[in-house]
Amino acid sequence: MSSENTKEKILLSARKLFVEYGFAGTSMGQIAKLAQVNHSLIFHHFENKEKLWLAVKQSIVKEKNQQSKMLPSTDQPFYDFLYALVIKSIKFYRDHPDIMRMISWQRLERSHEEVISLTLSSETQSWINAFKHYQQCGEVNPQLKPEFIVVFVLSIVHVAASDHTVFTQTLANEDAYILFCVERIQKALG
Amino acid sequence: MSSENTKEKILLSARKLFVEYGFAGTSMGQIAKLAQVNHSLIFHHFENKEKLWLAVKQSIVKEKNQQSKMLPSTDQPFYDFLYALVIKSIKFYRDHPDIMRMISWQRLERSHEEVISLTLSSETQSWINAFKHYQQCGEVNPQLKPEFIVVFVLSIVHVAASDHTVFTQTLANEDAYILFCVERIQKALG
DNA sequence: GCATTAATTGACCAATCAGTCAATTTCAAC
DNA sequence: GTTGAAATTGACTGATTGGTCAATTAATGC
Repeated sequence: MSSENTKEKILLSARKLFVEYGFAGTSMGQIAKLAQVNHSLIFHHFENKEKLWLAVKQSIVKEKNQQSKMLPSTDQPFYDFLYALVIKSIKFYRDHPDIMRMISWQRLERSHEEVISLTLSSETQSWINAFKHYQQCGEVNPQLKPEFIVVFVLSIVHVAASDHTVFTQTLANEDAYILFCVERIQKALG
Repeated sequence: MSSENTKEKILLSARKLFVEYGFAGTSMGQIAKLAQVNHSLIFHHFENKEKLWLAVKQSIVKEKNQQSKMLPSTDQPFYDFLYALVIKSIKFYRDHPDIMRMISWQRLERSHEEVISLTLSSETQSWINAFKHYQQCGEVNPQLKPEFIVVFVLSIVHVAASDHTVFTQTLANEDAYILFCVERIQKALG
Protein backbone atom coordinates (compact mmCIF):
# COMPACT_ATOMS: atom_id res chain seq x y z
CA MET A 1 0.00 0.00 0.00
CA SER A 2 2.77 2.40 -0.83
CA SER A 3 0.46 4.09 -3.32
CA GLU A 4 -1.86 5.72 -0.85
CA ASN A 5 1.12 6.63 1.24
CA THR A 6 2.84 8.59 -1.51
CA LYS A 7 -0.40 10.22 -2.57
CA GLU A 8 -0.79 11.39 0.99
CA LYS A 9 2.80 12.63 1.07
CA ILE A 10 2.22 14.64 -2.08
CA LEU A 11 -0.99 16.08 -0.71
CA LEU A 12 0.64 17.10 2.56
CA SER A 13 3.61 18.72 0.84
CA ALA A 14 1.34 20.50 -1.60
CA ARG A 15 -0.76 21.76 1.26
CA LYS A 16 2.25 23.07 3.13
CA LEU A 17 3.52 24.95 0.09
CA PHE A 18 0.18 26.17 -1.22
CA VAL A 19 -0.76 27.50 2.21
CA GLU A 20 2.60 29.23 2.49
CA TYR A 21 3.14 30.55 -1.02
CA GLY A 22 -0.21 30.33 -2.78
CA PHE A 23 -1.03 28.79 -6.13
CA ALA A 24 1.14 30.93 -8.37
CA GLY A 25 3.98 30.97 -5.87
CA THR A 26 4.28 27.20 -5.68
CA SER A 27 5.72 24.98 -8.38
CA MET A 28 5.18 21.31 -8.99
CA GLY A 29 8.91 20.85 -8.75
CA GLN A 30 8.99 22.26 -5.23
CA ILE A 31 6.16 19.99 -4.20
CA ALA A 32 7.89 16.93 -5.63
CA LYS A 33 11.10 17.86 -3.91
CA LEU A 34 9.44 18.37 -0.53
CA ALA A 35 7.46 15.17 -0.85
CA GLN A 36 10.58 13.35 -2.03
CA VAL A 37 8.79 11.77 -4.95
CA ASN A 38 9.33 11.82 -8.66
CA HIS A 39 8.05 14.90 -10.41
CA SER A 40 5.84 12.87 -12.75
CA LEU A 41 4.18 11.00 -9.94
CA ILE A 42 2.24 14.08 -8.98
CA PHE A 43 0.62 14.19 -12.39
CA HIS A 44 -0.13 10.51 -12.21
CA HIS A 45 -1.96 10.93 -8.92
CA PHE A 46 -3.48 14.39 -9.38
CA GLU A 47 -3.67 15.04 -13.13
CA ASN A 48 -2.56 18.70 -13.00
CA LYS A 49 -1.83 21.64 -10.74
CA GLU A 50 -5.42 22.87 -10.65
CA LYS A 51 -6.72 19.49 -9.53
CA LEU A 52 -4.01 19.25 -6.90
CA TRP A 53 -4.98 22.67 -5.57
CA LEU A 54 -8.60 21.59 -5.37
CA ALA A 55 -7.59 18.40 -3.57
CA VAL A 56 -5.68 20.45 -1.01
CA LYS A 57 -8.59 22.77 -0.58
CA GLN A 58 -10.95 19.88 -0.12
CA SER A 59 -8.71 18.36 2.53
CA ILE A 60 -8.82 21.63 4.43
CA VAL A 61 -12.58 21.90 4.09
CA LYS A 62 -12.85 18.37 5.43
CA GLU A 63 -10.65 19.14 8.41
CA LYS A 64 -12.64 22.27 9.08
CA ASN A 65 -15.97 20.47 8.99
CA GLN A 66 -14.72 17.60 11.13
CA GLN A 67 -13.21 19.62 13.90
CA SER A 68 -15.84 22.28 13.68
CA LYS A 69 -16.02 24.52 16.68
CA MET A 70 -19.16 23.34 18.38
CA LEU A 71 -21.46 26.00 19.66
CA PRO A 72 -21.36 26.46 23.44
CA SER A 73 -24.46 25.48 25.38
CA THR A 74 -27.25 28.05 25.32
CA ASP A 75 -28.39 26.98 28.76
CA GLN A 76 -25.95 29.33 30.45
CA PRO A 77 -26.28 33.10 30.88
CA PHE A 78 -25.60 35.10 27.73
CA TYR A 79 -22.32 36.47 28.98
CA ASP A 80 -20.95 33.00 29.65
CA PHE A 81 -22.19 31.79 26.28
CA LEU A 82 -20.63 34.74 24.50
CA TYR A 83 -17.35 34.36 26.33
CA ALA A 84 -17.16 30.66 25.52
CA LEU A 85 -18.06 31.37 21.90
CA VAL A 86 -15.38 33.97 21.44
CA ILE A 87 -12.68 31.94 23.18
CA LYS A 88 -13.59 28.83 21.25
CA SER A 89 -13.58 30.64 17.92
CA ILE A 90 -10.25 32.29 18.54
CA LYS A 91 -8.75 29.01 19.67
CA PHE A 92 -10.08 27.35 16.56
CA TYR A 93 -8.46 29.88 14.25
CA ARG A 94 -5.20 29.74 16.17
CA ASP A 95 -5.13 25.96 16.04
CA HIS A 96 -5.90 25.85 12.33
CA PRO A 97 -3.93 28.62 10.68
CA ASP A 98 -4.06 26.83 7.34
CA ILE A 99 -7.76 27.46 7.04
CA MET A 100 -7.60 31.22 7.28
CA ARG A 101 -4.60 31.43 4.97
CA MET A 102 -6.29 29.21 2.42
CA ILE A 103 -9.40 31.37 2.53
CA SER A 104 -7.24 34.43 1.99
CA TRP A 105 -5.40 32.88 -0.95
CA GLN A 106 -8.67 31.85 -2.46
CA ARG A 107 -10.11 35.33 -2.20
CA LEU A 108 -7.03 36.98 -3.64
CA GLU A 109 -5.84 34.76 -6.44
CA ARG A 110 -8.64 32.32 -7.08
CA SER A 111 -11.78 34.36 -6.59
CA HIS A 112 -13.25 32.91 -9.76
CA GLU A 113 -13.53 29.36 -8.46
CA GLU A 114 -16.53 28.38 -6.44
CA VAL A 115 -16.46 24.64 -6.92
CA ILE A 116 -15.69 24.07 -3.29
CA SER A 117 -16.60 27.02 -1.15
CA LEU A 118 -14.14 27.39 1.65
CA THR A 119 -15.78 29.93 3.90
CA LEU A 120 -16.50 30.61 7.52
CA SER A 121 -20.18 31.00 6.84
CA SER A 122 -21.17 27.34 7.00
CA GLU A 123 -22.06 27.47 10.68
CA THR A 124 -23.79 30.79 10.51
CA GLN A 125 -27.22 29.26 10.91
CA SER A 126 -26.55 27.66 14.28
CA TRP A 127 -25.12 30.94 15.51
CA ILE A 128 -28.25 32.74 14.36
CA ASN A 129 -30.44 30.28 16.22
CA ALA A 130 -28.42 30.73 19.39
CA PHE A 131 -28.78 34.50 19.26
CA LYS A 132 -32.50 34.17 18.59
CA HIS A 133 -32.74 32.05 21.72
CA TYR A 134 -31.14 34.77 23.84
CA GLN A 135 -33.43 37.33 22.26
CA GLN A 136 -36.40 35.33 23.47
CA CYS A 137 -34.83 35.10 26.93
CA GLY A 138 -34.58 38.87 26.94
CA GLU A 139 -30.81 38.87 27.34
CA VAL A 140 -30.30 40.20 23.83
CA ASN A 141 -32.19 43.11 22.32
CA PRO A 142 -34.96 41.42 20.28
CA GLN A 143 -35.08 44.24 17.76
CA LEU A 144 -31.67 43.40 16.35
CA LYS A 145 -31.39 41.27 13.23
CA PRO A 146 -29.68 38.00 14.20
CA GLU A 147 -27.85 37.93 10.85
CA PHE A 148 -26.33 41.30 11.63
CA ILE A 149 -25.31 40.14 15.09
CA VAL A 150 -23.46 37.18 13.64
CA VAL A 151 -21.49 39.24 11.16
CA PHE A 152 -20.80 41.83 13.83
CA VAL A 153 -19.45 39.28 16.30
CA LEU A 154 -17.51 37.38 13.67
CA SER A 155 -15.78 40.55 12.47
CA ILE A 156 -14.50 41.24 15.94
CA VAL A 157 -13.49 37.65 16.62
CA HIS A 158 -11.78 37.28 13.29
CA VAL A 159 -9.53 40.26 13.84
CA ALA A 160 -8.90 39.34 17.46
CA ALA A 161 -7.77 35.88 16.37
CA SER A 162 -5.38 36.77 13.62
CA ASP A 163 -5.50 40.12 12.03
CA HIS A 164 -4.85 42.97 14.39
CA THR A 165 -1.40 43.62 13.04
CA VAL A 166 -3.18 45.37 10.20
CA PHE A 167 -4.42 48.00 12.57
CA THR A 168 -1.74 48.21 15.22
CA GLN A 169 1.81 47.01 15.01
CA THR A 170 1.67 45.72 18.53
CA LEU A 171 -1.37 45.08 20.64
CA ALA A 172 -0.17 44.80 24.19
CA ASN A 173 -1.99 42.20 26.21
CA GLU A 174 -4.08 40.25 23.77
CA ASP A 175 -5.98 38.41 26.46
CA ALA A 176 -7.15 41.69 27.91
CA TYR A 177 -8.34 42.70 24.45
CA ILE A 178 -10.36 39.52 24.14
CA LEU A 179 -12.02 40.21 27.45
CA PHE A 180 -12.64 43.76 26.29
CA CYS A 181 -14.36 42.43 23.19
CA VAL A 182 -16.65 40.09 25.07
CA GLU A 183 -17.71 42.81 27.47
CA ARG A 184 -18.29 45.35 24.73
CA ILE A 185 -20.26 42.92 22.60
CA GLN A 186 -22.47 42.04 25.53
CA LYS A 187 -23.10 45.70 26.21
CA ALA A 188 -23.77 46.36 22.52
CA LEU A 189 -26.34 43.62 22.20
CA GLY A 190 -28.05 43.99 25.57
CA MET B 1 9.95 63.93 -22.30
CA SER B 2 8.70 60.59 -23.45
CA SER B 3 10.84 58.97 -20.78
CA GLU B 4 8.76 59.93 -17.78
CA ASN B 5 5.68 59.03 -19.73
CA THR B 6 6.77 55.47 -20.41
CA LYS B 7 8.02 55.04 -16.88
CA GLU B 8 4.59 56.06 -15.68
CA LYS B 9 2.93 53.69 -18.15
CA ILE B 10 5.02 50.81 -16.84
CA LEU B 11 4.25 51.72 -13.25
CA LEU B 12 0.52 51.90 -13.89
CA SER B 13 0.45 48.60 -15.74
CA ALA B 14 2.54 46.94 -13.07
CA ARG B 15 0.22 48.26 -10.42
CA LYS B 16 -2.83 46.96 -12.21
CA LEU B 17 -1.36 43.48 -12.57
CA PHE B 18 0.32 43.27 -9.16
CA VAL B 19 -2.89 44.34 -7.45
CA GLU B 20 -4.86 41.79 -9.44
CA TYR B 21 -2.50 38.79 -9.49
CA GLY B 22 0.14 39.47 -6.84
CA PHE B 23 3.89 39.31 -7.15
CA ALA B 24 4.30 35.66 -8.08
CA GLY B 25 1.26 35.72 -10.34
CA THR B 26 2.51 38.58 -12.49
CA SER B 27 5.29 38.35 -15.04
CA MET B 28 7.43 41.09 -16.47
CA GLY B 29 6.25 40.03 -19.90
CA GLN B 30 2.64 40.66 -19.01
CA ILE B 31 3.51 44.08 -17.65
CA ALA B 32 5.44 44.99 -20.80
CA LYS B 33 2.57 43.82 -22.96
CA LEU B 34 -0.02 45.79 -21.03
CA ALA B 35 2.14 48.91 -20.98
CA GLN B 36 2.90 48.41 -24.68
CA VAL B 37 6.61 48.89 -24.14
CA ASN B 38 9.62 46.76 -24.86
CA HIS B 39 10.31 44.06 -22.33
CA SER B 40 13.83 45.34 -21.62
CA LEU B 41 12.66 48.85 -20.95
CA ILE B 42 11.22 47.78 -17.65
CA PHE B 43 14.61 46.65 -16.45
CA HIS B 44 16.16 49.87 -17.66
CA HIS B 45 13.71 51.94 -15.65
CA PHE B 46 13.22 49.72 -12.61
CA GLU B 47 16.26 47.45 -12.38
CA ASN B 48 14.34 44.26 -11.45
CA LYS B 49 11.00 42.82 -10.43
CA GLU B 50 11.53 43.39 -6.71
CA LYS B 51 12.29 47.07 -7.22
CA LEU B 52 9.28 47.45 -9.48
CA TRP B 53 7.07 45.89 -6.82
CA LEU B 54 8.44 48.30 -4.24
CA ALA B 55 7.83 51.21 -6.60
CA VAL B 56 4.22 50.15 -7.03
CA LYS B 57 3.83 49.78 -3.30
CA GLN B 58 5.28 53.18 -2.71
CA SER B 59 2.91 54.75 -5.22
CA ILE B 60 0.00 53.22 -3.33
CA VAL B 61 1.33 54.38 0.03
CA LYS B 62 1.66 57.85 -1.43
CA GLU B 63 -1.90 57.85 -2.70
CA LYS B 64 -3.09 56.60 0.64
CA ASN B 65 -1.29 59.29 2.60
CA GLN B 66 -2.38 62.03 0.23
CA GLN B 67 -6.03 61.23 0.19
CA SER B 68 -6.09 60.12 3.77
CA LYS B 69 -9.50 59.99 5.30
CA MET B 70 -9.52 63.00 7.56
CA LEU B 71 -10.94 62.51 10.99
CA PRO B 72 -14.42 64.01 11.46
CA SER B 73 -14.73 66.96 13.77
CA THR B 74 -14.82 66.09 17.47
CA ASP B 75 -16.99 69.10 18.19
CA GLN B 76 -20.15 67.18 17.42
CA PRO B 77 -21.92 64.63 19.62
CA PHE B 78 -20.22 61.25 19.78
CA TYR B 79 -22.89 59.51 17.76
CA ASP B 80 -22.50 61.94 14.89
CA PHE B 81 -18.74 61.68 15.08
CA LEU B 82 -18.88 57.90 15.08
CA TYR B 83 -21.33 57.78 12.21
CA ALA B 84 -19.21 60.12 10.11
CA LEU B 85 -16.09 58.15 10.97
CA VAL B 86 -17.59 54.85 9.93
CA ILE B 87 -19.10 56.20 6.73
CA LYS B 88 -15.91 57.97 5.79
CA SER B 89 -13.78 54.90 6.42
CA ILE B 90 -16.01 52.62 4.43
CA LYS B 91 -16.14 55.09 1.58
CA PHE B 92 -12.38 55.36 1.64
CA TYR B 93 -11.91 51.61 1.34
CA ARG B 94 -14.50 51.37 -1.39
CA ASP B 95 -12.92 54.19 -3.37
CA HIS B 96 -9.42 52.73 -3.06
CA PRO B 97 -9.72 48.99 -3.51
CA ASP B 98 -6.06 48.75 -4.55
CA ILE B 99 -4.91 49.63 -1.08
CA MET B 100 -6.68 46.81 0.70
CA ARG B 101 -5.67 44.28 -1.94
CA MET B 102 -2.07 45.38 -1.80
CA ILE B 103 -2.07 45.07 1.97
CA SER B 104 -3.49 41.58 1.63
CA TRP B 105 -0.89 40.55 -0.94
CA GLN B 106 1.83 41.92 1.24
CA ARG B 107 0.66 39.98 4.25
CA LEU B 108 0.28 36.74 2.33
CA GLU B 109 3.21 36.55 -0.01
CA ARG B 110 5.63 39.25 1.10
CA SER B 111 5.35 39.20 4.88
CA HIS B 112 9.12 39.34 5.16
CA GLU B 113 9.50 42.81 3.68
CA GLU B 114 9.08 45.79 5.90
CA VAL B 115 10.97 48.38 3.91
CA ILE B 116 7.82 50.31 3.25
CA SER B 117 5.08 49.44 5.68
CA LEU B 118 1.75 49.58 3.98
CA THR B 119 -0.68 49.40 6.84
CA LEU B 120 -3.87 50.93 8.12
CA SER B 121 -2.30 51.77 11.43
CA SER B 122 -0.67 55.03 10.44
CA GLU B 123 -3.61 57.13 11.56
CA THR B 124 -4.26 55.19 14.71
CA GLN B 125 -2.90 57.93 16.94
CA SER B 126 -5.39 60.57 15.82
CA TRP B 127 -8.19 58.10 16.34
CA ILE B 128 -6.94 57.40 19.84
CA ASN B 129 -6.89 61.09 20.64
CA ALA B 130 -10.42 61.53 19.38
CA PHE B 131 -11.70 58.73 21.58
CA LYS B 132 -9.82 60.14 24.56
CA HIS B 133 -11.60 63.42 23.95
CA TYR B 134 -15.00 61.75 24.10
CA GLN B 135 -13.96 59.93 27.23
CA GLN B 136 -13.26 63.28 28.87
CA CYS B 137 -16.62 64.56 27.71
CA GLY B 138 -18.24 61.59 29.39
CA GLU B 139 -19.76 60.28 26.16
CA VAL B 140 -17.44 57.27 26.12
CA ASN B 141 -16.71 55.06 29.08
CA PRO B 142 -13.41 56.42 30.45
CA GLN B 143 -12.34 53.04 31.80
CA LEU B 144 -11.87 51.61 28.31
CA LYS B 145 -8.42 51.56 26.76
CA PRO B 146 -8.47 53.85 23.71
CA GLU B 147 -6.13 51.49 21.84
CA PHE B 148 -8.64 48.70 22.30
CA ILE B 149 -11.46 50.91 21.12
CA VAL B 150 -9.62 51.71 17.91
CA VAL B 151 -8.92 48.09 17.04
CA PHE B 152 -12.47 47.18 17.97
CA VAL B 153 -14.01 49.83 15.72
CA LEU B 154 -11.59 49.19 12.88
CA SER B 155 -12.37 45.47 12.90
CA ILE B 156 -16.02 46.16 12.42
CA VAL B 157 -15.49 48.84 9.79
CA HIS B 158 -13.01 46.76 7.87
CA VAL B 159 -15.39 43.86 7.48
CA ALA B 160 -18.32 46.15 6.75
CA ALA B 161 -16.37 47.77 3.96
CA SER B 162 -15.09 44.77 2.14
CA ASP B 163 -14.99 41.46 3.81
CA HIS B 164 -18.37 40.22 4.88
CA THR B 165 -18.57 37.65 2.13
CA VAL B 166 -16.26 35.60 4.31
CA PHE B 167 -18.98 35.26 6.87
CA THR B 168 -22.18 35.38 4.88
CA GLN B 169 -22.62 34.78 1.19
CA THR B 170 -25.10 37.59 0.97
CA LEU B 171 -25.73 40.33 3.44
CA ALA B 172 -29.04 41.85 2.52
CA ASN B 173 -29.17 45.58 2.96
CA GLU B 174 -25.64 46.68 3.58
CA ASP B 175 -26.63 50.20 4.50
CA ALA B 176 -28.82 48.87 7.27
CA TYR B 177 -25.89 46.85 8.52
CA ILE B 178 -23.69 49.93 8.64
CA LEU B 179 -26.30 51.74 10.69
CA PHE B 180 -26.54 48.69 12.91
CA CYS B 181 -22.79 48.83 13.48
CA VAL B 182 -22.76 52.49 14.42
CA GLU B 183 -25.57 52.06 16.90
CA ARG B 184 -24.04 48.97 18.46
CA ILE B 185 -20.62 50.55 18.77
CA GLN B 186 -22.10 53.58 20.44
CA LYS B 187 -23.93 51.38 22.89
CA ALA B 188 -20.84 49.27 23.52
CA LEU B 189 -18.67 52.25 24.31
CA GLY B 190 -21.18 54.34 26.23
C1' DG C 1 3.73 -18.87 -11.48
C1' DC C 2 1.33 -15.96 -14.58
C1' DA C 3 -1.14 -12.10 -16.27
C1' DT C 4 -3.01 -7.73 -15.45
C1' DT C 5 -3.08 -3.51 -13.39
C1' DA C 6 -1.14 0.25 -11.07
C1' DA C 7 2.99 2.75 -9.33
C1' DT C 8 7.27 4.72 -10.43
C1' DT C 9 11.02 6.39 -13.15
C1' DG C 10 13.80 9.40 -16.16
C1' DA C 11 14.14 11.46 -20.40
C1' DC C 12 12.00 14.85 -22.88
C1' DC C 13 9.02 18.93 -24.47
C1' DA C 14 7.62 23.71 -25.70
C1' DA C 15 6.63 27.76 -23.31
C1' DT C 16 7.76 31.06 -20.19
C1' DC C 17 10.54 33.06 -16.64
C1' DA C 18 13.67 37.10 -15.07
C1' DG C 19 17.42 39.26 -16.65
C1' DT C 20 21.65 40.78 -19.89
C1' DC C 21 23.80 43.24 -23.51
C1' DA C 22 25.36 45.35 -27.53
C1' DA C 23 23.52 48.10 -30.98
C1' DT C 24 20.56 51.70 -32.37
C1' DT C 25 17.58 55.66 -31.94
C1' DT C 26 16.12 59.89 -29.70
C1' DC C 27 16.90 64.03 -27.50
C1' DA C 28 18.86 67.99 -25.40
C1' DA C 29 22.72 71.07 -24.54
C1' DC C 30 26.28 73.63 -26.48
C1' DG D 1 25.81 70.51 -36.51
C1' DT D 2 28.30 67.89 -33.18
C1' DT D 3 28.55 65.46 -29.02
C1' DG D 4 27.26 62.92 -25.03
C1' DA D 5 23.85 60.95 -22.42
C1' DA D 6 19.61 58.69 -21.98
C1' DA D 7 15.86 55.96 -24.12
C1' DT D 8 14.67 52.17 -26.82
C1' DT D 9 15.21 47.98 -29.38
C1' DG D 10 15.73 43.04 -30.40
C1' DA D 11 18.35 39.17 -29.99
C1' DC D 12 19.96 36.22 -26.57
C1' DT D 13 20.73 33.50 -22.14
C1' DG D 14 20.20 29.73 -18.71
C1' DA D 15 16.92 28.31 -15.51
C1' DT D 16 12.38 26.98 -14.50
C1' DT D 17 7.64 26.28 -15.64
C1' DG D 18 3.64 22.69 -16.17
C1' DG D 19 3.06 18.68 -18.54
C1' DT D 20 3.80 14.19 -21.58
C1' DC D 21 5.26 9.60 -22.51
C1' DA D 22 7.32 5.29 -23.12
C1' DA D 23 9.68 2.10 -20.37
C1' DT D 24 10.42 -0.20 -16.03
C1' DT D 25 9.18 -1.87 -11.56
C1' DA D 26 6.04 -3.45 -7.97
C1' DA D 27 1.78 -5.24 -6.34
C1' DT D 28 -2.47 -7.86 -7.02
C1' DG D 29 -5.82 -11.47 -8.33
C1' DC D 30 -6.23 -15.99 -10.03
